Amino acid sequence: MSARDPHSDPAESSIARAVEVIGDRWTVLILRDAFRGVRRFDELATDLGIARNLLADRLRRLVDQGVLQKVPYQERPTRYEYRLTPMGIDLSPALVALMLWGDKHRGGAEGPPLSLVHSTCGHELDQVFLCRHCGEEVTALGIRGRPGPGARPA
Amino acid sequence: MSARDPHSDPAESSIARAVEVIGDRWTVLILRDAFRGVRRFDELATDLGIARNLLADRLRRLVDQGVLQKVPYQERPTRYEYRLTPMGIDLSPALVALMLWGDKHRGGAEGPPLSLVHSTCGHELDQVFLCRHCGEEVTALGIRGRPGPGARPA
DNA sequence: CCTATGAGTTGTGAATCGAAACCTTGCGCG
DNA sequence: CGCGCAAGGTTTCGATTCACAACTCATAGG
Repeated sequence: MSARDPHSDPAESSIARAVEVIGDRWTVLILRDAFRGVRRFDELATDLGIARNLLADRLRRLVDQGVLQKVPYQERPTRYEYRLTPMGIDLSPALVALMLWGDKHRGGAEGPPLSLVHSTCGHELDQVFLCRHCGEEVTALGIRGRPGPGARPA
Repeated sequence: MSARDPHSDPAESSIARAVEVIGDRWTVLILRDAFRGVRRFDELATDLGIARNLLADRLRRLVDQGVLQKVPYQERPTRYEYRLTPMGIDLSPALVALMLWGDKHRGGAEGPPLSLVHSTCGHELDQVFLCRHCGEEVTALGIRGRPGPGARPA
């Protein structure tokens, strides 16, 4: 189930490692719901329209991977809900990036269904790349990749 | 092939629409390679270790969806390579977010295999949320969602 | 002619998905 | 007690996809 891919030197790409976690249509949607506050099994099942066996499987994996955790929300009978761990919350930039891309390139004419605002002032937020050295924003074309400390031996 | 999901009101989520494009393990890796400059069929096939029929299928979809385009790189015989369209380039924040998450939560002790730098100054870049009104950076916990113009009728 | 290269297509068994039915624990109720 | 219900799964099984290998096609080079 693991160690399936001898190609595409995994050290070369943290994206490959991230994809092992969220490289699945349902997983992304489950996480989206987790951010929206949908956390219970049945809520997720009906909201997503996912088969229950798949939902169980995906939740199990996400818990195993440390992205979600089971938290009891009642006793007798004990029932759990699935909450994002800090590691899960760290996926928010990725989810947001997908949302913004969907807004821009797959959105209707009416505008985005959801907009992200600064909780303290209520104004809209942008997701940007920042060069702290220059103190400026950088667009996609101003980005360059360079080998980091954990780069390939090849 | 389309219109498969009556649940999870698609208007509620551009993430769902984005996932129809990139909600697949291979698709994400193909795009990563496209950003890295790997653009030819055989290069992709051997670099990723993907089955050739799947690669052909994924490339076809990405082209149909306008994320990649076929560009001839030689004649006689005419051969094409797959390049990112502007729409495809707009996926970079999502790919970067995944990479940074992978670096942080799935990385080895040696540090990230790839680091992103500002092409003009060579210093490292951060991906952040910015409130232009307050002029400050906002963390994940300072983000709130609110219904946008295209929100659900429910 | 023979071989090689690049870009796919085809065929086939194995793995995964999806829908629906079933199971379990523990109420609340008559 | 016996019944029905709710939440959270598990089981079953046919339909779909995946993965791997082999094959095709066009053209170039020796």
